Amino acid sequence: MNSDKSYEKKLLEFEELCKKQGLKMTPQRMAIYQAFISSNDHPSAVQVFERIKDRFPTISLDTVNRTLQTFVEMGLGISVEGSGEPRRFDPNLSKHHHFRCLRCRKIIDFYYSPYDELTIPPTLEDQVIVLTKRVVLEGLCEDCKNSSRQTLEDDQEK
Amino acid sequence: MNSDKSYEKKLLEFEELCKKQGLKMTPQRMAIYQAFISSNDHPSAVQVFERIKDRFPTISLDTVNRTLQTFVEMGLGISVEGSGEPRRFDPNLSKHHHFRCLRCRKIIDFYYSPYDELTIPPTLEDQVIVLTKRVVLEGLCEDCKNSSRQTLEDDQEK
DNA sequence: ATGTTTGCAAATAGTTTGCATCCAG
DNA sequence: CTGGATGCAAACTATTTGCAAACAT
Repeated sequence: MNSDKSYEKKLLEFEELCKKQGLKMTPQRMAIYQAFISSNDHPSAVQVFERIKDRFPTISLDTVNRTLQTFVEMGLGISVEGSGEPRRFDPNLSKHHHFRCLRCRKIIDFYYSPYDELTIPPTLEDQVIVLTKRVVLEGLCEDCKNSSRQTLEDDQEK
Repeated sequence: MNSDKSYEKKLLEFEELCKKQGLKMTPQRMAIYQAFISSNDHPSAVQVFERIKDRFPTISLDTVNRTLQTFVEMGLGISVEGSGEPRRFDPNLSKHHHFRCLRCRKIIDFYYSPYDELTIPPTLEDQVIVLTKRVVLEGLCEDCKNSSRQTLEDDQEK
């Protein structure tokens, strides 16, 4: 999709998007964005911070944290595992998959045989050892979808 | 599979398994196991702790934490999202999936169109709103599988 | 008896919040 | 100028570690 946009073009689009969303363009924000899109290792806030602070010694980890969150809200990145949330455990040992509510964090088990029969991509299978595979669906659970119709950020009713 | 074993039978099997693995049967361990297998909400250690401490006021959260980890190692439960690990971010906006190394925590992006076309289970689709779907493969990455052939726990070489 | 397990305390780590200052628009 | 952004400090949460006491075997 847009993964092969040139670096320069991405920076320009970033500036535009900030403007469009009423967000200010600060040197910190730009530095974080540059470090972020140059990462292919799914960095944590701390890792982004480490990469920036040589060039930008005054930057604080908070700013990096807040800015990365802002990027996710802007649609410039996604949040992947780990989630930053407490570890949770599941005593269900049978083959199953999870739906996770993005608002209330509830996890719903479900069973769906088509998901059990997923093949491992051949190119990956040559490189690594796959021990577990599961499908994770995320969204709004029954309660949360009924308790509000707004988007996740637009959460003033609850 | 074994999800419909009776409660009593599970407790007996638990005692056997502990014995077989040389683990002692303590009241705490049994109480935690009971609370654990009675949970269908993918509890965190704190949640299990809350459920136990009425009946078992002297139990400590550490014990719950350690014991749940032991259960995962024994194969009596799995660790699900959240992972307890720091939040990580991904600037890759194109459709892709993740392989995650259980040892070094590295996440590898991969592209595999069969995974992109997964259908949502109809029963689930009636209940919830699905916003994202992804396949998570976990195992050992190229480096880690080469650096040792033992199981994950049996890690003395590295 | 002996070695694991537990409970406590402290250390560590990540994240969030409040607030005064700063700066982009 | 003004509101959003930043940096710092503190609060908070989750987790881990060290160690002495307790207990299962």
